[in-house]
Amino acid sequence: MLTERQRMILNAIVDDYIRSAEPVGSRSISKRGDVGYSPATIRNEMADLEELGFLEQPHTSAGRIPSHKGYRYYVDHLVSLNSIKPSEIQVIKSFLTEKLNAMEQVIQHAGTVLSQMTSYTSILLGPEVFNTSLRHFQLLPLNENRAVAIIVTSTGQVENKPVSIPAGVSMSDLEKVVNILNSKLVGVPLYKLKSRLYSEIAQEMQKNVSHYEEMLQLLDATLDSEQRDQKVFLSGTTNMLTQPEFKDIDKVKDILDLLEETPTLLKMMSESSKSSGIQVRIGTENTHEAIANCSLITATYSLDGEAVGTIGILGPTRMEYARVISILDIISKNMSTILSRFV
Amino acid sequence: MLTERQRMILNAIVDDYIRSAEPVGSRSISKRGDVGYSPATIRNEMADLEELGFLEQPHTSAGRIPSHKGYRYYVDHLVSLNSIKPSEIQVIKSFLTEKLNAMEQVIQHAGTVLSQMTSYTSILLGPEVFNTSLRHFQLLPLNENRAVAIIVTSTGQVENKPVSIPAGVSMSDLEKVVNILNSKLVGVPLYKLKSRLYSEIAQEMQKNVSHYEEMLQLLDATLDSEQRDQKVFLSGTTNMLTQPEFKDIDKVKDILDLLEETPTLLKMMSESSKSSGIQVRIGTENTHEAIANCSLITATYSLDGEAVGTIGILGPTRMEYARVISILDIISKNMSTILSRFV
DNA sequence: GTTAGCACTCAACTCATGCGAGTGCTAACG
DNA sequence: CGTTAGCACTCGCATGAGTTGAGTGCTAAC
Repeated sequence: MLTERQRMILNAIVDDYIRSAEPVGSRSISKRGDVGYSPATIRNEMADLEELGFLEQPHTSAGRIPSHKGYRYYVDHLVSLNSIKPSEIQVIKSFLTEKLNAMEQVIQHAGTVLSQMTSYTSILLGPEVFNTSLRHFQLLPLNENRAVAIIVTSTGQVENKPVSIPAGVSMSDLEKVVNILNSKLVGVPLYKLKSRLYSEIAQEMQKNVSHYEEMLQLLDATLDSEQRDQKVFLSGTTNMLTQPEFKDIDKVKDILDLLEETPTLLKMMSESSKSSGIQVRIGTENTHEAIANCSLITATYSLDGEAVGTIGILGPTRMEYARVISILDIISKNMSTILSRFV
Repeated sequence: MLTERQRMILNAIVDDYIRSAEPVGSRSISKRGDVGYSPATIRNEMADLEELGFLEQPHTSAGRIPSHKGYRYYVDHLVSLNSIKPSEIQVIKSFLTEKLNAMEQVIQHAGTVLSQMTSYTSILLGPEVFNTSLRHFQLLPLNENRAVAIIVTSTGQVENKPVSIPAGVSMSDLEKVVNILNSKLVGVPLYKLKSRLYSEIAQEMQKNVSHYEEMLQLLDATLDSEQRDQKVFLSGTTNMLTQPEFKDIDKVKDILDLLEETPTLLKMMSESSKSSGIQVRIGTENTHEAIANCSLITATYSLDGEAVGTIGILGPTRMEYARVISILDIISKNMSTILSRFV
């Protein structure tokens, strides 16, 4: 519904504002080579664009800045993604191809690369449990009352959880249980563990193990995949402090506080992970007030062709969308490739 | 070397400044009940204290603020530690007595309590390896090339490390090695593992295991206690942003950047862990420039009577020393008590 | 030794002023 | 009719002068 000229001008304004963080005036647009009109003409168009809701004016006699709607249009229709140099792609690849031999290492490393290349904050979610299965289970007694339950997944992740041993349970009971679980549950996807516990293991345990009830309860708690915490990796949080729009310490504090709340982050990130591909949530499209002036761009990485984790970049709404989207795309694809080695 | 009256006045100034963060004038000191002198007298003493280096003046016609030397004297001679209410002690105890069944949980929890009660940033170091011994060792192959090495310590900590399996090594080789290690090394302190590997295990392996050389190399890397990273737990980093002296975003960025550098933190914290008891490092006594306006107060917690870890509070030099020292003392002692359950 | 009094200092606040970047509108131009 | 030059107008911001007030240092008196 915008004319070609309006699109050109909107594009120029967004580009300029992303670079300078200052309201953009008609003169400076006119002086750019790519729009061959006088300031007056551009002023007319800018007035129209403001009326349509794509631009805002901080005050009369200041230039225009893009509104959220303006950014949205820019991202959806105008942004050109070829802005990233081949040499930079090479850098990313070389950083991620380094020999990294655990999933967590890969993810953490990807986060560092992301935040360093963009100068924004990166938020990465570890892989979800859907595609990983049990590789090994172990219950190691530490003393009479306490033990560590260890779960090793097919991707080489090790999770451990301290548990209390119910009174009266003997070492040999524990051993029996561990053997039963390993013989029956290895190879089972993690999220199915708990239901299998009841459908297959319970009977067997009832036959062979004393204190059946208590042990079952213990295992139930141990295998609970809800509690199995999806890890959140942050990198470059202090980059927020360098953005001119966050020179106000109170705003930045709200953002940093939000970043420390793992559950909130998890929710925020997984909201956007449902549909695949790259997602851009601009300003108030994010539900949290603290980041009303931020944009969150997310992508997913996959394992075996299925999206299992989310990586994202948080920055000001005035964000280098083209660059960030490109980098996010490259990194997510590279991660998928590298992680496939671990299956 | 200070007269009693000078000490009184210095004490009053430091107390006032800690509360208000504003330079303290002679009049306000005089009006406090505890110093029965007129502003003029106090001004004279203040001039002397400044000459002696205990006070500073931001500019003529402003009040005085304590110098680093002034804080130092305050901490060493003046601070009264009974400032903490019994009810608060009860709060701490109840928070730390909650059933926590892993060392890491205890430490993390203690950090949260510390930062919340003080409104500063807490930095806690996990226990050093000296006092913990091997509980169990395991090598779990994931596929032909890769495996996870799992080390469980006597305190219930689980560490894991991905390793590559040398070409040609068979599953049964791995099993043999694991058995040898478990039979010979369980109960050995972690820091001795590596030397024992060569003194006791090497021979045995040479007899029974093929690909002896490669396996030894693999184990050497796995058991390396240097690489075993001592974990750093941070809590309340954003509390820094609420301090009026750090309203300047650049200063605070340097501090937050420092807090993200785990190795630097480790070094910083362990410097002070050598001598036991509570240590206060004021301003430039800290070697890092970023925290030249901060004070770091540290204490150690112990296991079996021996200091194994450090807990600390980082805040502005204008810190509530009395309160922080008291709280740190209580929490470190409580941690020692609780952690003793895990040995 | 202590204190009242007073002149002095200096950051911080307020207010008027001018500047300049930028706009909106109108009229003229091709 | 779309485009543009010209001009009056707006308003944030920087500058500088004037004022205030908290606080000092010094001197002289108690």
